[in-house]
Amino acid sequence: MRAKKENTNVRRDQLTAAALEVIGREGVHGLSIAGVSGQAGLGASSVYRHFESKDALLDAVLDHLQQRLLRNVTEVRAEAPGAVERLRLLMERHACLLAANPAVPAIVFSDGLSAGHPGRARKIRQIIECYLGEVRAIIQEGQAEGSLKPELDPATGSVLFLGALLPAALLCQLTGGDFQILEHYRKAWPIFRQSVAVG
Amino acid sequence: MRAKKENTNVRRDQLTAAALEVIGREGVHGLSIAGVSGQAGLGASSVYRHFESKDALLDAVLDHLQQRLLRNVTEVRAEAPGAVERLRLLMERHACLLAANPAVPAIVFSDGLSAGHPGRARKIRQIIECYLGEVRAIIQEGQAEGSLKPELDPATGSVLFLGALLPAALLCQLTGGDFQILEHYRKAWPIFRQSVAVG
DNA sequence: TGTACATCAGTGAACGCGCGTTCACTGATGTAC
DNA sequence: TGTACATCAGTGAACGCGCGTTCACTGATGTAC
Repeated sequence: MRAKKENTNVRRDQLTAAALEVIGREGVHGLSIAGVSGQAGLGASSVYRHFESKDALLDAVLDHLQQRLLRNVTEVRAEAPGAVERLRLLMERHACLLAANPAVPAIVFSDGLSAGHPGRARKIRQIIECYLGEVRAIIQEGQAEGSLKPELDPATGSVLFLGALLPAALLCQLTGGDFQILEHYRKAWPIFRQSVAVG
Repeated sequence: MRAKKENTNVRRDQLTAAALEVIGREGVHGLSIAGVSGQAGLGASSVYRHFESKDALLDAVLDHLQQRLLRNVTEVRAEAPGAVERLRLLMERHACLLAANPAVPAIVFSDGLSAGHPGRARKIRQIIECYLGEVRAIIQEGQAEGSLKPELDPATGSVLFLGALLPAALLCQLTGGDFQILEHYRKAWPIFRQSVAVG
C-alpha cells in the first residue's frame, strides 16, 4: 500500500526517530534501510528521497543524539545553582535518558558505526569529549566555589562521572532492559558524591 | 602458496588469537573469515577445517576472553592478602589487559556479536556478571575484615569498580589508543579507594 | 625397509543470501494562466 | 473556476557487492602389513 505523501523535513525527522527505535531494539548491527523504512511505514527505496545514503541517515542520528545530550547539560545549568546539585541532576537525567533510549548506549558502544569510517569515529569521539568537557567545566566551577575537593583532577572526575552509569547502561543493554539504571543511579550517586564533594 | 600442515588444535589457538588481533584492529564489525584466515596465514576456506562456522570461532574467542579475565582474579587473590590491595591490583591488571588488548573492550561493547543471537548475548552477559560476582565477593570479604565501608552495597560497588575503567576503555577505543588507560588508572584508583575503603 | 592405503589439513572456484542502492514509473499536490 | 503543467514523494523490481559457506581436489603425514 502506498504511504501518504509527506514533506521531506517531516520524513527526515520520522526516519531519524525510526532509526533510533530500531537501534534500541536490534542494535546498530541490526539497523537496515528496510528496517528503518518499515518502522516509518515506508518502502525501502523511499528513504533515498530524504537521505543521500545510509551514512547520511546515521550522521543525522548522531546529530540528534548530541543535541539530546547537551540539552540535559543546559537544562541542569538553568535549574540548579551549585556544582554538586548540578552533577546530581545531570547524572539523574542521564540515567533517565539511557533508560528510556536503549539506542544511546548501543550507539556509544558500537564499533559498527565507526568501522571503516574514520569521520564517523571522530564524530562519536567528539560527542563524548564534548559531554566530558561540560562535566569538567561544572567540576572546575565547583572547585572555584569551594564545594568540590580542590585536589580532584577535573578530567579524571569527568571520566569517573561517566563511569558511574556506563557499566549500568552496558548491563541494561546486555540483559535486554532487566538491569534497572535508575535504581543503580540512586545507589551510585551518594558514593560518587562522597568522592568528589567536600565534607 | 600452500600453508604448512598443522595440527588442528594448534590452528584453533592460532585462529582464536588471529581473531582477537583483527577485532582489536578493525573492531567486531571488521571481523571476517577472510581477515582472520589471512592473519593466520591460511586461505579462507581452511578455517572450516577447524571451526564449524564463524559462530563457533566467536564462541571460542569468548571462552578465551573469559579465561583471561578470571585468571586476573585468581592471581590477585594469590598475590595480595587484603581486600583493598586486591581491588587495587585487580584494577591495575584490568587496566593493563584493556590497554594491551583493544579487542577486549571492542567485544564487550559490541552489539554485533550478540545481534540476532540470544545465546551469544547470554554468554557475554554471563562473562561480565561472573567478573562482577568475583569483585563483589572481594568487597564482601573486605567488609567482613573491616577494611571496607560496611554501608557500601557490594553489588553497586562492583559495578562502580567496572565503571572506573570502562569509560577509559571506551575513549581508548574511540581515539585509536591515544587515551592512556594506565595513566587514568593511576588517577582514578585513589578516588575509588577513598569512596569504598574505611579511613 | 618398502609399499599401499587411510587420514587429514590446505585451497581456489563457485554458490547463495542479505542488503544498500538505482531506476523508471505512479500519483498526489501545488501553481500558472 | 477550470485546465495544463511542474514538482516531488512513494514504490517494486533489479542490480551488484561483500561475505559466509560448500565442494571437489591436492598433497603431506602417519600407519598397517
